[in-house]
Amino acid sequence: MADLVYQRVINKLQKSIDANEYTDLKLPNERILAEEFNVSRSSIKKAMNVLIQRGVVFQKQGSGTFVNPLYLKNRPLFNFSGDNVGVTDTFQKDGERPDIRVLDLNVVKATEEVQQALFLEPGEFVYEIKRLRSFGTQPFMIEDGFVPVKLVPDLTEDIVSGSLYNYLQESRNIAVTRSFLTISADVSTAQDQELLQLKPNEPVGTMEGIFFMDRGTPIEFSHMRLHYKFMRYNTFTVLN
Amino acid sequence: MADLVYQRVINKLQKSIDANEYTDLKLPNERILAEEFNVSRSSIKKAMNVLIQRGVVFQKQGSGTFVNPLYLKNRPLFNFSGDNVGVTDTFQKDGERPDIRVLDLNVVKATEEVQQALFLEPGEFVYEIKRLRSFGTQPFMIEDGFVPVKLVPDLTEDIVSGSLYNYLQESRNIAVTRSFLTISADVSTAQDQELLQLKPNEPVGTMEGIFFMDRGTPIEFSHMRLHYKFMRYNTFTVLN
DNA sequence: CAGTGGTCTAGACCACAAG
DNA sequence: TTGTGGTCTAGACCACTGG
Repeated sequence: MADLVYQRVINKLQKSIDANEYTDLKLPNERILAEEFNVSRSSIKKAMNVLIQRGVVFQKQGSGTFVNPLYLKNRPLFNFSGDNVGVTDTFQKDGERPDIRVLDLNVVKATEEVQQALFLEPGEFVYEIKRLRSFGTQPFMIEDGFVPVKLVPDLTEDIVSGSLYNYLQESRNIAVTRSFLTISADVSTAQDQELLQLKPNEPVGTMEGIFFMDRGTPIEFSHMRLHYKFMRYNTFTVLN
Repeated sequence: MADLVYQRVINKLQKSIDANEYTDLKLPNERILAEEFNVSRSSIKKAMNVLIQRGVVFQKQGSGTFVNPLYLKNRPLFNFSGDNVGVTDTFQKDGERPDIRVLDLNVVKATEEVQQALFLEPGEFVYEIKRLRSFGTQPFMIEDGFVPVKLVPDLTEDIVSGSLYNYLQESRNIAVTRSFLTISADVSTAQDQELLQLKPNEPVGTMEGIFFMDRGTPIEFSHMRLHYKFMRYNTFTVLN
């Protein structure tokens, strides 16, 4: 991954920004950066596009490139910058991957909702995977995922106690690189409060999503309930 | 707008896709498209990136470019095609625009936080606009926005009792087409509960964001607190 | 006017997919 | 092996910002 020119640029710039090296929030201009990194300006632009998409910087024609002050204030707890769009890669704290506790693993008939989300025929079977994710002693997410049996016929509790998507990538060469997510909030239930160590009046953030393999085949439909302090999603939108 | 090469490509491809001209869902390869459109392959790639971001097509190295079948099945979910990124255009219920009640309108000196977000000098003045948005009798958002006085010197309570961005577009030809948002959730305060008609244990969704004009000048910094049932954010992510 | 990002081109070479 | 997208370069010219 990091042997790509623009990836190297992204990583270095991200590191510099996170280390507050640009105290006035202004980055060197693209031509200077190209020289400094000894790459073409196009590669700088490609890297910038990624950082812009992440909400880390923004550019202003005629003025320059600036660190996004909101990024500095609201360091995202997750962003889509890893190898795939799964929880293990996108939720990291100080570079640490979350711990996983498997609450339940079963095979069930897909409900209508699950059927629709995963484009299954009536009666097809899915794994239901309930997991709790934590950083050390702090649990932050209850995950209830559905995966078609026919796509991963050999799933075991052992596999889901680690990163499912990393397993798919390493042993099956399946990359999960797309996701469609709906982000919302909800009152916490008694179970939420117990598992996520929440007070009764504290809410959960919810994320509901479909995850896709490269070709566009849906591989997982997932409900996630997060400790509200751990749900912080950054998004940059440009209308065309 | 449409005099840009890549915009022309985007528009034509989008139109062809919407007209189901690619019956097998496969587009011509990039080199062919470059020839057909009489542009460079780089311009085709730039256009493709926009269509990919919109969820309209996806590419697979070695295979080609394909129309996203999910886009065909559920177009509105992936189309981000309002006129601007403001609340009035993006929050609509059955095509209805929300009502606005102005809670407060003042001119104040920008705090350091606001200064940074809007790229102002110390001591510059901003409007502070507090508004409550409702659908009929159901309030759903408390909005606390800051707009530099110098950018909109003639702001009045009358203007902010309607859509500020629509006013800017119509009377000043300023389009607000970019936004950076941080989405999270929080325990509701007494004020939230009163204004949004929430029970004490019910939470708010929060959105904090900077809104930008076309060329990147920030025009508003806004804190939004939403009735949790009305915060639903959809996002489509593609890695690489 | 100088500084800076935006657009666009032409072309080379690499990496992956599928026959 | 051929087709296809991915990466990368070098450089030209345009458009906007701000002194």
